[in-house]
Amino acid sequence: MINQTLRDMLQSHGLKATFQRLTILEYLMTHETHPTAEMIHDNLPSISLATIYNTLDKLVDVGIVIVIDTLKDDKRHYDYYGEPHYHIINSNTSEIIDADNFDVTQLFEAARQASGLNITGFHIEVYGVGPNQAK
Amino acid sequence: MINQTLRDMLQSHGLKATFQRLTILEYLMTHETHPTAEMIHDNLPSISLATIYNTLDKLVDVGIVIVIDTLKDDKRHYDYYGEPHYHIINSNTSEIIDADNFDVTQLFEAARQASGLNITGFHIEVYGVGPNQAK
DNA sequence: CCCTCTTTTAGAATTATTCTAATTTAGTTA
DNA sequence: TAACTAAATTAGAATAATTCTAAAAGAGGG
Ligand SMILES: [Mn+2]
Ligand SMILES: [Mn+2]
Ligand SMILES: [Zn+2]
Ligand SMILES: [Zn+2]
Repeated sequence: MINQTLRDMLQSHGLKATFQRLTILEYLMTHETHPTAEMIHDNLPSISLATIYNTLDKLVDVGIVIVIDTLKDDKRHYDYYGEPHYHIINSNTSEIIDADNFDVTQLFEAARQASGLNITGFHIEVYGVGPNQAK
Repeated sequence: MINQTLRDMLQSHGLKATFQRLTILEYLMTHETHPTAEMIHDNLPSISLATIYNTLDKLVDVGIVIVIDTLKDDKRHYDYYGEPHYHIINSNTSEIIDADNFDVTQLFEAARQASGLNITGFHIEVYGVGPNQAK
């Protein structure tokens, strides 16, 4: 049994705790990178690429994982979403940096006021360049 | 001459003021929708799809236009970026709502502190659902 | 241990986007 | 205005990320 906590995490969202899901989720939780489906598949070659995509879709649906569209390539990057955080993308290197030093409370309240919707989530990507580097 | 202001806007960013660029830019400025390349092409059929893509890429490069990845479809949506603003996406309808009632100053400062980078831009997408509607 | 619904899978299909290479054009210069 | 040239446009082909299909396997409940 890979990990009872992961098993519970999946089942509490109504997902069966398959070997593939446990493996992919553990991979995302233990790696600082923000891999694409293909990168995950390269590291977990025994799991079919179709299952990598299916699993990521499910994990995103229930909110355990988020998608990052960097605009730096045309691939989706995935990220275990333990605690709310946002992403800073280095336009020179395409590196994706995690950051959590920003309170989204005001943003949620502003969005609720502007739209009248019940806010369920957010994506923030901030782009930057290294000192003395062109955009 | 379509509009001298648009012409200046392009030339000030080092872009030649072609008929196609002026037309596409005007289209984005005068439509509240957040169209895909294909939607723009449907409305401006005399401009080739390749040029639509090329032009949007250039306009995004210089910051006049931004890309919105809604996660609701697998197409990029484009938006004239006159004033800084963010997007609220209705998960039920996939509608994209413009909002500017949020000051990004603190976000920029937080991102600078977290990364050491010079911040050049940002994307914020907030997701929400209508009252009494499931996610 | 069954049963049933869900999940996995290989491979094919789709399609948004990119590429190519030939033609046209914007903006500059004389 | 005419000539020049680097940049832009274009049709169509190519690419490749993602989705689909339908058959086999597995998870979890009873
Ligand atoms: Mn985004
Ligand atoms: Mn694609
Ligand atoms: Zn992250
Ligand atoms: Zn907008």
